[in-house]
Amino acid sequence: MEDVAARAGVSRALVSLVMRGSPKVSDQRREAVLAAAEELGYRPHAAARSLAQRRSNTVGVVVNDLHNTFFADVADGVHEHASAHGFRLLLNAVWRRDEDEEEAIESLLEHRADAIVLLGPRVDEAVLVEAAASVPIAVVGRHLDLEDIDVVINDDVCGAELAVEHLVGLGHRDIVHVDGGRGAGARFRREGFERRMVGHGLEPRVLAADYDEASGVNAVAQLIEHDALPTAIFCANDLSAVGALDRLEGHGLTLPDDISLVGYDNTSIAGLRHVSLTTIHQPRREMGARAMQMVLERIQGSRSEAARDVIEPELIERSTSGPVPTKRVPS
Amino acid sequence: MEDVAARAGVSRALVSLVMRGSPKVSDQRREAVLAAAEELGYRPHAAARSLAQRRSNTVGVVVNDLHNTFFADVADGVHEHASAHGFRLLLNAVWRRDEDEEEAIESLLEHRADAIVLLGPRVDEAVLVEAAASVPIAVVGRHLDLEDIDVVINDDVCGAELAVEHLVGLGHRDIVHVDGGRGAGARFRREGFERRMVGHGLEPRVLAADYDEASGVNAVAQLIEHDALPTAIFCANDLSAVGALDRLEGHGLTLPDDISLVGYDNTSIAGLRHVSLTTIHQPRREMGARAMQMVLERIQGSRSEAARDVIEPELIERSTSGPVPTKRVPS
DNA sequence: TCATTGCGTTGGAGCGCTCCAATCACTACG
DNA sequence: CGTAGTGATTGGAGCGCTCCAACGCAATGA
Repeated sequence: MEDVAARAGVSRALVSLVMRGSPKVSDQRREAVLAAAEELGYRPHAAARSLAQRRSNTVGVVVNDLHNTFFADVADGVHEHASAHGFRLLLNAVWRRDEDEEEAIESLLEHRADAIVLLGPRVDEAVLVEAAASVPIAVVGRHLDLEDIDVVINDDVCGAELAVEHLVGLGHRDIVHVDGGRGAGARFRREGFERRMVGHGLEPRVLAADYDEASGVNAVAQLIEHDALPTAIFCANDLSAVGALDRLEGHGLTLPDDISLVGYDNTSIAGLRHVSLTTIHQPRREMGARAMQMVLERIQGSRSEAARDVIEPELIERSTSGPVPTKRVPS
Repeated sequence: MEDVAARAGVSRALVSLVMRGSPKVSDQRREAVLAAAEELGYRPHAAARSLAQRRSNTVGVVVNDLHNTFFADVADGVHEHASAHGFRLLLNAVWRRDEDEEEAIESLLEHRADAIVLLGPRVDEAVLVEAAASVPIAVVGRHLDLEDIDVVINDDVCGAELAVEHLVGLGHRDIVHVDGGRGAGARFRREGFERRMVGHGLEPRVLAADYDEASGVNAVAQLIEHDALPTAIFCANDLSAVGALDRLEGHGLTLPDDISLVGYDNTSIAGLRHVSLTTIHQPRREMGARAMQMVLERIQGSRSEAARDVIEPELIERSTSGPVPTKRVPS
């Protein structure tokens, strides 16, 4: 910087102003500085800048599972909104262990990120609360009710209700829910399912399972074994729905003629023609953008109470759901 | 830091040593410092550290497409190897435009990343060369031959040959390759296909396509239309294979009885039971780890010539490939 | 006894930048 | 003509840390 200043015949402070694009620099000097910087291959030093500026213009993002395209999409939204406001992202992907997540948060704090956005964190609430003491924090995809922590969630209850409504509208009355165990939001999806079924005077059958493919396979296998196949199945997520789909077809059933199937999340898999799963969509990018917006407000100090954004999901009708069969295929 | 030093009754320099885990500190002092730090909630300032230290202990990673689980896996490998060696990752996901990629690289340079690993970059070679002048650079998944740039690639030619060998071994002689257009490595996959087919004295039929689902659908549709279905299809990637699969089944064919299908990449989709695609696997995590290892060697100065690592792919046999049908189903 | 070694410790300079108050050049006004 | 006002420019302090040369102190050997 010193060199650039010398070469351009100005002071270091002026170079600093130019590099930050300040308006109060004469065009003449600005050009001289830019030219000198170019010739010398000068590149501002981000660490020095954030040290002097006492802010990093950086938002930390902790992604619980990079392989989950759901979070990749959300991260996408965060990124977009962040860069639109001049913030850079410090992405911290994490796998497996909770302690990795704690470590990731700690590291972001050491980097003095101006805010932290967590996608589907599993870490202990206490850790979040402690971190929130020193920096604005927003969480996506985990139902949390903590002071000082902003939250963006999907209305899982509503999503499940949409699924039930859709199926009931098609004439189904015997519907089984393959639940998501301890998975994020699974509890609420089950709740929504049960509530809506009862609301229609129907019996809510629920099968314990998990958020993976094998769960779907097992659940259906179990139904077949007990000769208890319903006319429609609502799986807690797309992955288990794909498992269910496989097992159903393996049993010789055709969808949606013999049985209907609805998933949750609208992952890219659901959209494959070969799968073409009716499912519940969450506006992922938008959720990311909202989370970013929340911490932005905190950074700018325009809000100090915790915010909680509940996003409305949407049903995407594809080809695994249809009218209830008039004559049941023997199972 | 000042405060911690005062509270522990030592100098700032000593606190610095403790925070960096230096061995040359008496246990007594160390404990006093750690206690003081704990009580005061002291957290070292990463930016200040890297400024003073003149190295960031950070490796920048530019992921071309976060949604591509392929790269997510590679990033995983990079991460693992990096943290095993005390490096942190600065992940920079990029979407769509080339200029985003340039910007990401520039930003990493400003952050003085100690090295940069690029996953499937599309950016102009000149940009890479220029960046390589100031920091070690490794590239994964792009066939590049530049001085000062390390490269990890999958042996696409070999992968394609594996596919051909597999199919020929099953008795197939009429095989069509649905190619990957301008996609990464597609040229080599086609090359491997052609070479091996010719080697077996067979005619290599190739259909121009791309790395997406629609391409696979279209390619097969075209074959059906011209009544030119082969006994086996080798798609340039899994996504187009899934498209092909859909269209084939839509045409009433059963796999692998009527026709065989092989993909490339072994993405998670290929592993779904409902898909169960025979495909070519690349050791993604390992590729990431290797790339990290390469820049590590550069950082440590133990190597100065460009390295080029060609990884051997592997065939994963699932249920879309089988013996050539004895009697062809009318198409 | 004194020089020697070596470990643990310390003060101070400096990393590259931004911020602030002060200064400067210049115009506008009474 | 002096003075206030305006906008561009500058020097210097300081951000929080690490590095280095130097120091204190006990143990060692002559």
